[in-house]
Amino acid sequence: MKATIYDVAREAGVSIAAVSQVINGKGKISEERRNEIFAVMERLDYKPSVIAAALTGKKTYTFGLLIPDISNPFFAEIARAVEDRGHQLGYSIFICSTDNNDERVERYLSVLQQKSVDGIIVGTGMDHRDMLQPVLRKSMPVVLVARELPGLNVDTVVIDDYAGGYLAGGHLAGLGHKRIAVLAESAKLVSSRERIRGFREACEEAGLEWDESLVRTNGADLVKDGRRNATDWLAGDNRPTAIFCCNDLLAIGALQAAKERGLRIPADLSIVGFDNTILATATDPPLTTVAQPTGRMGELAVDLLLEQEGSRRESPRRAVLAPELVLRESTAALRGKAPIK
Amino acid sequence: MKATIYDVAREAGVSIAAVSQVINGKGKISEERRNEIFAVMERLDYKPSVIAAALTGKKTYTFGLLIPDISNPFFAEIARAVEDRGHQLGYSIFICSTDNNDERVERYLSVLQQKSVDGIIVGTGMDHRDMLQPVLRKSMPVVLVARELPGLNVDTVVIDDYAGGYLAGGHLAGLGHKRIAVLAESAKLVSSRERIRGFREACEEAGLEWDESLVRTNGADLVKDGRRNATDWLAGDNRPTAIFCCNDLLAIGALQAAKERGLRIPADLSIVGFDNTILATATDPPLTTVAQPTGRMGELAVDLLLEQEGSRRESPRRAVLAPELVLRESTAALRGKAPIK
DNA sequence: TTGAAAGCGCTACCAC
DNA sequence: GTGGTAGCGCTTTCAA
Repeated sequence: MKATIYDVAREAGVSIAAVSQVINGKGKISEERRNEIFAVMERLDYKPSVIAAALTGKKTYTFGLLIPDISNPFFAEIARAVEDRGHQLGYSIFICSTDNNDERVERYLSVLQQKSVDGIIVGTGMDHRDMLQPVLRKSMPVVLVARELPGLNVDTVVIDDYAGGYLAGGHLAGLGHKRIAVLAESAKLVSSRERIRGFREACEEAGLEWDESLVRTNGADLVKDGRRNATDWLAGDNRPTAIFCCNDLLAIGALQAAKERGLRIPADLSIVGFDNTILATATDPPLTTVAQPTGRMGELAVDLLLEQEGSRRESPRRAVLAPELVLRESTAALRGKAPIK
Repeated sequence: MKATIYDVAREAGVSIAAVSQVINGKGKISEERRNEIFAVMERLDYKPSVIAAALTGKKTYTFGLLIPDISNPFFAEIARAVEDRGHQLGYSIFICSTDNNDERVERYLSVLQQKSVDGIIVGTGMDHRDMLQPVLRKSMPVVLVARELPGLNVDTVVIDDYAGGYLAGGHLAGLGHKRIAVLAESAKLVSSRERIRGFREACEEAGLEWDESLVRTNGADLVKDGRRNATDWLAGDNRPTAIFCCNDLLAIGALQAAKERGLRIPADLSIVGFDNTILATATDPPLTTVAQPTGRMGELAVDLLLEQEGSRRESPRRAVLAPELVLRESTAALRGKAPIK
């Protein structure tokens, strides 16, 4: 069976207190005894129980990552970044895919508390404000990543979605496009709204007229919905010459719709995605897309979480990272016209 | 602060033993008292500590998932399946991306033991046999998923890789292809070897000659390596007319190489992938690929793990699932020739 | 039916 | 330097 601290103490002929001190590098133990104890630990393949340590007031070195779906490439990347930073610092991550389902969110939140995690990183967000409130009250560290929940007093790390949309809009308008459609996720997400707002701003600055009928939100199956909506647009006679998609999944849908209608990308239709997931490199042509710095986001989220330990922060911190336009091959100047500048 | 069982007992005017019984639905407590206690728990937002319970010999309801990389779509899907089945049964999952790096494997294995997980699902595999041995000896439940470690006495759930390769080979040969190249992962993986073996068998049965120079293994950056190797082949004068890729990432590389050379898919070159990840639907054309039933695999892995609890199994179980060829648009009959049958 | 009390493995404080 | 010991929150006999 598993060796305990008692086994080690007995084998080494010392008290468990001595062993504990050695484990934690505290107190004063003679070099000799210390080495002896280490040797015994090694021999018994002894691993100190984090469980037992946690019970005495220490941390569990564990936290939970609440996201919509780990099999969504964007969140998988966030997860990887969180995991890596956590691992560096000695923490383990519980993965919690919620499907944005209230019941699952509730259950996971409850489980994470029962398991005494040291904090929770939340990348899922719609109307979960109320569910988060109780855990916040227990002064459990929480940080939001890639999603915002306005009105909640929590540390947050996001990108500047407005700027991301603006980047996309500037790019497309700069290429001479006039009729540009927008495929967004749920309108409930502030990130979606911000991206559209930035996009619109850039278009209007370029003198384009804003056509609300060219903006559509999409449901659960992003690629399918995106495809359907794009098909609608492309079938009309005054079809858009470019589509801005608020994430890469939607862009894939748009790509499929275009191909189905025999439209060439980017000659006949330009498409811009968002997130720069691995999918953007798999499409043909490779997708021009707005990148989120997932690595940095995950890292920051962990760091902010850990900073909260002990001292509850007075006012929450908000880290806003810059998005970046990644030019690939799904966008081009409007046929015949040279791009501006 | 967090409420404990003592708080509940005090509030309800009973002993902690009574509260404990209510929590676990054991013992005999009068209906009345029970409801009263439930009410207090609710009011205090009390969550029983899994940590403390675990210390008294109960389980932690937690297990670890060791995979190469959670941001690899295939493993993200496995993870999702494992998570879902676990969640159903009340378990939480630690995600552990190892990058197939010995040091990381070692550390994660150690951490998982310190955190007293109830079991470990291993989807990472190369030469980790020796590292697994000690944890097996401590009678920690372990099951392998999607990877095999021959010689290890462990439950395993895999697909029939040989059959998967055979499926791909039969498909391509049936389409009339004669010169078919193979892009594989590391030759150390038995899954790679098996896929190739099955593929070869199918080709030979179709009367094709096997050309070892048309088989290449690839390193860490699968899409880049795949692209490079494919480029090599496609540049030659006796270029292959089809490529079988042992996973979708490699297929993307091949797709890129083909496009770079101006080859049309599938008219000039047929490509078959493996895994049927979301990537296969994002490519253009969509990728014909051999699907692994990730949902079922994850589920089975969890179930086998849980079956191991308590009674150590005499002889390990091996679940072999059937792969399935998913026909999409990246394959076609050799130019001019009608497909056989 | 209910409660008192003995641990589970470990930490931390206090004596020696 | 070193060891004894009181908990941490909970489960589980065993008596009452």
